[in-house]
Amino acid sequence: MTCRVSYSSSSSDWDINDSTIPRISEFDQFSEWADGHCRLVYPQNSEEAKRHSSGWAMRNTNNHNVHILKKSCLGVLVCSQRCILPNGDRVHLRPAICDKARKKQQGKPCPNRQCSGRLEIQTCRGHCGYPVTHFWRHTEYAIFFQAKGIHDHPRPEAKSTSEARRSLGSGRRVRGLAVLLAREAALGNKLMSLREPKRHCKDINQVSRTLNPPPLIADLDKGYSCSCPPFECICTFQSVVPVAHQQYTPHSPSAYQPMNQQLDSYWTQEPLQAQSYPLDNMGNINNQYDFASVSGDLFQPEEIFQLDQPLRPEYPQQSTTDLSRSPSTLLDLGSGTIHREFKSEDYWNQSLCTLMNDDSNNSSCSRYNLVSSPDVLQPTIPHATLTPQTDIGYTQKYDKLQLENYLTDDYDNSYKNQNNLLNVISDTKMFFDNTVHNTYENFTDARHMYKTCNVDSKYQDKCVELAQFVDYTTLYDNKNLSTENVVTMNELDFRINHYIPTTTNVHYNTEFCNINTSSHHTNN
DNA sequence: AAATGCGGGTCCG
DNA sequence: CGGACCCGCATTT
Repeated sequence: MTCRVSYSSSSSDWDINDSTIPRISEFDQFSEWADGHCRLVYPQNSEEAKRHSSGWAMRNTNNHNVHILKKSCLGVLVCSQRCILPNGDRVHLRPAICDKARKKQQGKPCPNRQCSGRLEIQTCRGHCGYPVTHFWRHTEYAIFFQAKGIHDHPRPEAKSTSEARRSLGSGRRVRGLAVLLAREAALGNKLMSLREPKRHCKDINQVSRTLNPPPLIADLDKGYSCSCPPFECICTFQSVVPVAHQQYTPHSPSAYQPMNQQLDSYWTQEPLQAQSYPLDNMGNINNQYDFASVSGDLFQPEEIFQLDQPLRPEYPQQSTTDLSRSPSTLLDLGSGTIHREFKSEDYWNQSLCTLMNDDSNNSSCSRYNLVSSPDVLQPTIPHATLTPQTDIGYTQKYDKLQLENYLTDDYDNSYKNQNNLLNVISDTKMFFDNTVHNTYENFTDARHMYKTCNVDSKYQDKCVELAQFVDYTTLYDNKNLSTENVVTMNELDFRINHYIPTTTNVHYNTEFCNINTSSHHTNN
């Protein structure tokens, strides 16, 4: 089986393996978390591009082509018990690139000091069951980047953080680093790590975004046979998994943002109660508090608490490391509370206002309650009404007509715009995720959604596509659920679809797994 | 010590 | 043959 990439873009069409690549003078902004099948063009003086850096843990892969640097994703380091940090977050540390160092990481005790789990690698299988790959190619005029696959795992901690942790090994005990470590201790996500048997893929002619768990063909001890990532394949087993027992992993690239901050404890000043909270057999989270530990050979969880002073929130506070792209968390050693830094607040005010106001609508940030504290912003899926169902779940009610109206919009445009907005959406999600402590697995099930809505099967892809929006539903806090704060997804989606990024060199493509197709790209 | 890049080599489909 | 991956080596951080 070979995964084939078919490019949908017509302008500036190029492939990293082309013998000649067009000269492109319009450059993209560096994308630290490039995800999905995309191509980017960076200027030659881009330091990050020159370093071939990425937020993902990418290791060099020999493709026997000196002209193209290939890297493959190492996944993320998670707790073997998938223990749950305070608000449903999970451990997701950065795997070392160095094989030796990575081996040392594995098997280490979970940074959750109350968890008996061990750190293990959750491998990336986002490209037809294989790790997502990045390609870098330098030309006379630019640096070309191409990614293949969609990460099926949460983001690892920021590179800067793991570097900071490493530097602790030198014996330094720097408060700023402790802050970083505390922050990383809070990292995690709520996504299920699903292990489903492989099935073969069906050829499809357009993108199919499913919410089914990615097949794991790399499991050596399991006879998996299918590796269709959500964007690329439709696997036959989709229909045989009882909905009630499915634990969907959101496969929208936007669905794997770090849900890693512990805002609640800060904003509510709830005390921490260290504990380990594995999932129950329904995938629900026994959500309690704990976070105050980190991993690493050189810095044991207990050491955090040996610092002489509690770390109080000081806004804004910035460590010596670049945290601008990732929200930071401060650990108050006195109360055991995680405090979130809001360095990106200005960005949020700006970008969200831009997003929401980009059309002629009279919407404003205020309608989203986008003020100086992050306890706001509650968009919903199309005309969906959310009602608290359990402590961690909601029922969903949809207006079928409205939903189908949405779904009958032009597919291509919808998809294109959706991809163009991935960063915006994901950032938005990140923001939202900081405000709640509910799990959201139940809300990423687009298939369940369209089944619930009894939507025609021809709209299923689009329904699934909506998963990224459904994710927002989890951003509701039971306590804060109130209709006056609800912004319908129609509004948000309208704005999304009218938001045209200024950088246009991003080319997302459809991809599908192809049985009996041998259309290898050559690297030479 | 780890990250990074290179390249020889093997395995598999 | 292409892709994934292992390994050792050299250099850089």
